[in-house]
Order: sequence, then structure tokens, then C-alpha cells
Amino acid sequence: MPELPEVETVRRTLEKSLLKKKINKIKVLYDGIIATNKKDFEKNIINQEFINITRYGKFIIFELTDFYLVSHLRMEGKFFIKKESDPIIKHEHIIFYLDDFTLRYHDTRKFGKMYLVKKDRLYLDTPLANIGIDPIIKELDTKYLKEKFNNSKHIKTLLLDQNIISGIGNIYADEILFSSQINPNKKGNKLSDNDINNIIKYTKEILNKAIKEKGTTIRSYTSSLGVYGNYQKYLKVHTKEGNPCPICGSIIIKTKVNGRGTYYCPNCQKGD
DNA sequence: ACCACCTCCTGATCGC
DNA sequence: TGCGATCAGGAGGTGG
Repeated sequence: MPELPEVETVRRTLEKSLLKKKINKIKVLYDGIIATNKKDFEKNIINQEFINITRYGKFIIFELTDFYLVSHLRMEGKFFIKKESDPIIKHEHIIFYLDDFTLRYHDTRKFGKMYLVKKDRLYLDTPLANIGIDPIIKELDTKYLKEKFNNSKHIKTLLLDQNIISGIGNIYADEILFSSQINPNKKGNKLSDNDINNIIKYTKEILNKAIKEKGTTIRSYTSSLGVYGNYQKYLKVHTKEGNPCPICGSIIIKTKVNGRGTYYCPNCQKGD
């Protein structure tokens, strides 16, 4: 589920329980989640304390005593806090045993990844080595985007490119393009300065509002720790196929751009 | 270099 | 009801 606002919501929730807690033991029940060397991961994480929890794009960054534990939830990754005595349920793949409870990583589709990164290498090694600008943490500017968008890719595809802007996923890409009145198929190099300035403006506006609403919950996935968002109430085009556009009343269309389901208003977002 | 497609997985939903 | 096809909020990789 998670894009920037959902990940930020998870981060804020975890921050309340994990700081200063020590990892006494870990169980890795499905190896595929661990993207760095598993043996090193299991060895190095023991006795590490949670110093701080931050976020960059869609990554949750757990600052430990000597390492960063970097987690990407991909489609369905979730964290839960449970008592040690609670049974391990289906799809719980990593169990962190802390002093008085456990932190459990749950991921139905097993797409999520965790990385253990040396402390002085956070933005030099995978997965953050080439990460784009987080629009909440840093400031997007016209010149930067103009340069990155100066190619023939569709703007929807460019917005989803985490090496340009980090944190936007399929839902917010559709919403940002709708508010900016840009057709998702418009080529990057055809965007006007005004288009780019609108993208900057609405990216910030929409992501901030979504954070305030604790993210978007669509499709009835079980809500995860702290993630039962309300932003779905504010969606204007995403998942609104067949509904009237809130601006002009035209019927919202669903298509595919670069293989991703894409919703837009054919009247407000004319031309490609 | 680019883009359409495949892959990692599981489960819910859709169409017949 | 059953069963296969399709789809899902992500992203890396392949091959033409």
C-alpha cells in the first residue's frame, strides 16, 4: 500500500514504541526480505538499539547503534508490535525480539526488502545511493525537474521514478497530475514551466494533506500498525473510473501507462 | 538507449 | 460453485 504519506504514518507510529529498545534476538522466516547478506544481517543486528527512526521517500530508516536498518514495504509490507507470546501468524517473516515485546514484519506478497547499511554509507550504498528528492524533506525546484524530465518518457512514468522524486506512487501520481491538469501521457520534454511548477505545488500540497490524513486506505487490506488512513475521501480521480470529474463532470477514464493503472479526466487533462 | 514485458508472491475479485 | 484469468498502492531486470 505504501507511498510517502503511508510510510510516514508508519514511521510516526513506530517512533512511539521503538526508541531506546534493544534487539536481543531476531528470527528471519523468509530470506527473500533480507536484501543484504543474511548472515551478516542476523549477526550485526543483535544488541543494536533503536536510536532514531526517519524516512526518505518510501524507505523507513531505523537508525541503530552501529548501522542503519533500511526497510521498503513495497506493496504490502507492514509492521506490528506484539507480545512475544503471541503466536507467529502466516505472512510474518521477520521477528525482532526486543526487551518487552516483539516487532514483526508482515508481508503477504513478500515483495518488501530490508537492508543493513553501514553508518557512514547511508546515502552511498543501496538502496539510497541514487535516490531522488524527497519532496517533503527537501525542496523540489523547477530547474532540477526540467532537467530530469527532459526526455520522451510519459510524465506519469517520470513521477513514479524514485530516482527523480522519491515517495510518489501510483495513487498520488494520478492525483498530482489531475490537480496539475496534465495528461498522464504527456511527454516530459513537452511540459511547460507552468506544468512543472504545478507539479511542484500539488506534489507538496497533496502529500502534506495525505500525511495529515494518515495516508490512503483503498481495497480492504487489513489496516497495519497506524495505517488506517482517510485520504481516500479526498481522491479525485484514482479509483474513480466511471465517476464524474469533480471539476467538469466528464467521466473519469482508466487506462494503463507503463503498465500501471492510470485514472484521469479526459477533459481537464487534455492533450498528450 | 529505450520500451514493452516479465519477475518476485499471494489473495481478492471478475467473468464465464 | 468452480475455475482460470486478471488485477493490486512497487521496482528491478531482460531482451528485442
